[in-house]
Amino acid sequence: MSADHARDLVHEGYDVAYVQEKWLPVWDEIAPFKSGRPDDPRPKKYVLDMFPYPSGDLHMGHAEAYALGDVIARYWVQRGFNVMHPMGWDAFGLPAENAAIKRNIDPTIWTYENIAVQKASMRRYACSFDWDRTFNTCDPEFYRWNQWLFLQLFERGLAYRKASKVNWCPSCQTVLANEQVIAGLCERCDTPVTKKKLTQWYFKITDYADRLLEDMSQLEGKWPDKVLTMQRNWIGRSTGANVLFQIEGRSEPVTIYTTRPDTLYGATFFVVAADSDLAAELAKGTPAEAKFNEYVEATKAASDIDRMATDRPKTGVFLERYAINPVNGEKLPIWVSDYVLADYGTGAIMAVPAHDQRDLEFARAMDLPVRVVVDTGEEDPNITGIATSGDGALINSGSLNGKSKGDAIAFINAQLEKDGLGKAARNYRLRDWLISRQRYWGTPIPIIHCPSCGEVATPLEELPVTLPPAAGLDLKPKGTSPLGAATDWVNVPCPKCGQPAKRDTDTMDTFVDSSWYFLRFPSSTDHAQAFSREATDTWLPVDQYVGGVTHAILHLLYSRFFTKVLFDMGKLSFTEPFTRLLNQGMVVMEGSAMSKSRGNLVRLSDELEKHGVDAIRLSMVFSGPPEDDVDWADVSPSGSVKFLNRAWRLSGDVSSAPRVDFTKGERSLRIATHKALHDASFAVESFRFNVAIARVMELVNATRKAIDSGCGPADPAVREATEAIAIMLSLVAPFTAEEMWERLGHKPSVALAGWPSIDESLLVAEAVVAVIQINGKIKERIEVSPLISDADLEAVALANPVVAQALLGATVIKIITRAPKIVNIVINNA
RNA sequence: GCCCUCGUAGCCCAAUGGCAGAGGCAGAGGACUUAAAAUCCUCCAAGUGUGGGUUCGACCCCCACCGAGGGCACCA
Repeated sequence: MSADHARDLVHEGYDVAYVQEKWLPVWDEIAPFKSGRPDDPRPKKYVLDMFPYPSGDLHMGHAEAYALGDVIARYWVQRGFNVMHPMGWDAFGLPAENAAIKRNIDPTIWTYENIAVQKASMRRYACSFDWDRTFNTCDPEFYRWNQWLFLQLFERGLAYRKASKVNWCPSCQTVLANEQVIAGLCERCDTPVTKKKLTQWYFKITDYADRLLEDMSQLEGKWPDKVLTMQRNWIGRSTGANVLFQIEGRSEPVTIYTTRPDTLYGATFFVVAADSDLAAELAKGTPAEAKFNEYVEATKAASDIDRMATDRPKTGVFLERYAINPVNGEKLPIWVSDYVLADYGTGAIMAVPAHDQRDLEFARAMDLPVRVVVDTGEEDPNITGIATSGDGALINSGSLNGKSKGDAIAFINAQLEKDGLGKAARNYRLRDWLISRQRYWGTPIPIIHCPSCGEVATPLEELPVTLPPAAGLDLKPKGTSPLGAATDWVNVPCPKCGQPAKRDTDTMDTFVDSSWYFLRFPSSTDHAQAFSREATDTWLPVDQYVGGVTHAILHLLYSRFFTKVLFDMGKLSFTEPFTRLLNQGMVVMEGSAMSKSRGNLVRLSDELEKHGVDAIRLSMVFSGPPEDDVDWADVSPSGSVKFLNRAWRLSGDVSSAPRVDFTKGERSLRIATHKALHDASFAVESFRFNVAIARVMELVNATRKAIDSGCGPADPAVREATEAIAIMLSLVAPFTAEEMWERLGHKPSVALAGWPSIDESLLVAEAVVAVIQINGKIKERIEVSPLISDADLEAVALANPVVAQALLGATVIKIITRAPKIVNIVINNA
């Protein structure tokens, strides 16, 4: 470093690159964030960031998320907690596999290389992770327990195989999860997704629908409302009744589900989902069969995109058969249509066109009768074309006449149950979770298919069923799992009868991995079990979870489901895995997502190079509330650099010795320091990190002023303030804070300095300004003691000359006093 | 169409129902400097999307509307 350069640094601030390199090895040595010491007496806290896919180096989104999680973890360390803040990799899955195919290398090598890159970047980004607990979901040692879990569910009937229509991308030649279908298109190649009937593995999450819904009361106020609402929508519970309808010429009745059993007398026709088995059966042998087949073909050709158009005209075919309305014996014509879904309810409905908009549209298209049975006071749907759904007295409804909607539902449900014609029922939008994937890079499903024994669990002692080497397998998607070609791997004797059998060749959805990974961190070195009861009871549930809202439904719902299953198995003592949840926003550029095609991609490595780690972390955290998007066009990393230098310079100005008696310091700066500490603590605990930083900025300004034109650099209060600044800054700008701490004469690490205790007596000001209002308008400000009583404050206010003047000739109606802040005098001016 | 969240200086954002401004960005002026950069100081601006209501008092609570973002969407 030249002499000129060194002199410049004295003015400009510290050498960011040098300081970053200086502290990393020191921190490696001190390891301030280890949580595994058995004799650690500190109370425990589990702070968890959602783990990443290793699909490349870290990007701006990671930088934001991990900066936020770090503030929380580092804060609780400073507050004296034994914080476990672990990190690992969600390393299986399509992104990794596709990248590996594109580059023609083994996904194993590609994945572990990326993990190494990301891990090194996290270290340089000064993430406070406890690296002793790390693991990757593609480690056989991890997915072994994935397979164990699968078998636990299989034993309990919660994992099962069924044939069903699944999302299929004809271009990628693979099934897609629901979340990979965006507006009817494949998320990767934008090809319209079709349906294909395949036999696949499912987890029976629907068994837990009610508990997933009801246990949300534990999360109220601790998770974002938005996420809870989204989960409620997704589960989609509705209440109504199942009702049996006899079908002419069929011995068995058909069950329908309705949310409006009160409108049974208003049913004028019956509709069966076109793609259901029931429709095919009912159509068979009727004169309408040919037309029916034609219709089903046409429906199949229509893609999901067409189906999703809400204003699409209703279509259907009359089967020339009839259902019998159980309440009045009326013959209802049976139609098939694609507006009834085969996989919701029973795939068949009673149509009440007067009180259901979709039924009304169908009735009008097919010229079917409309009968009003609830007098809601609205106009006749026959005329308006708008179905009525409000409450009112029932009409045209036999014994229900005159009753309200609610009474009628209760009455008819009881009636149906008594007559064996139906009963109250619930339905859910939530479907069982399809976990099979016809891809290579995932956890092999530990089932062996035997011609005579059927589906046989792989014996536990044979786990893990490891993936066969990728070399020699064609990983390109072709509709069946690449594992099928690994003949040596596939062909095994049946564990039950010893006859030749075959392994299941599908792999599991990677959401299985992430549904319980948080249970593994406390037991990550335990090779005898997925997680130990002792470690889990010590650390879980997760006190604070941090991640993007993109996982609002799937990952979080699945994790809640697994937790409940494991609770039922007696493996866990809690039913909700994440006590508190913070959703961070995204990092965007000029209002829209950053993308290569738009050319507005901001590279994290460039930003770090330009401004340094601390300034980027600070910019992320200071930009606004954490759940808001960070618009990189709106933030000023160079402003952050300026502020950090400003704070750093204070540490060079302090001229008192370490461990000086702070109580002898200048009082007004001490008040500012303790108020900043108090306010920053409160702000951090309520996730208002931007506000916490604003408080630190204020304190930096106050300290600067004290040094330059106040008590001077030797006053103990200046040291107290600067040390408090270093400690508060350590949450977000660890390099700057450590450098300050050293210049203040302390040994590293500032991360373990401990949050200064707050002197409450300094938080109570000696005098405060009270406001005197007349009719809500401010008339005067007076200085009073913060301890003044209501009566005294009122007396002082009335004695004030300005106030007395204003009150001349007016009648005082009322005086509201809130000591020591405000007096409001309500007058009636003539 | 239904549900959720949000509208405060030019911009990002603060304000337990009690003085609308904490902090930052941008801008203006000044000090220092031969000059510039850096630094330090000072200043600037909105009456809270619109219209009602509750209240002694509303950015805050309630209703309606406008606008932005997000979620769900033929779920019987």
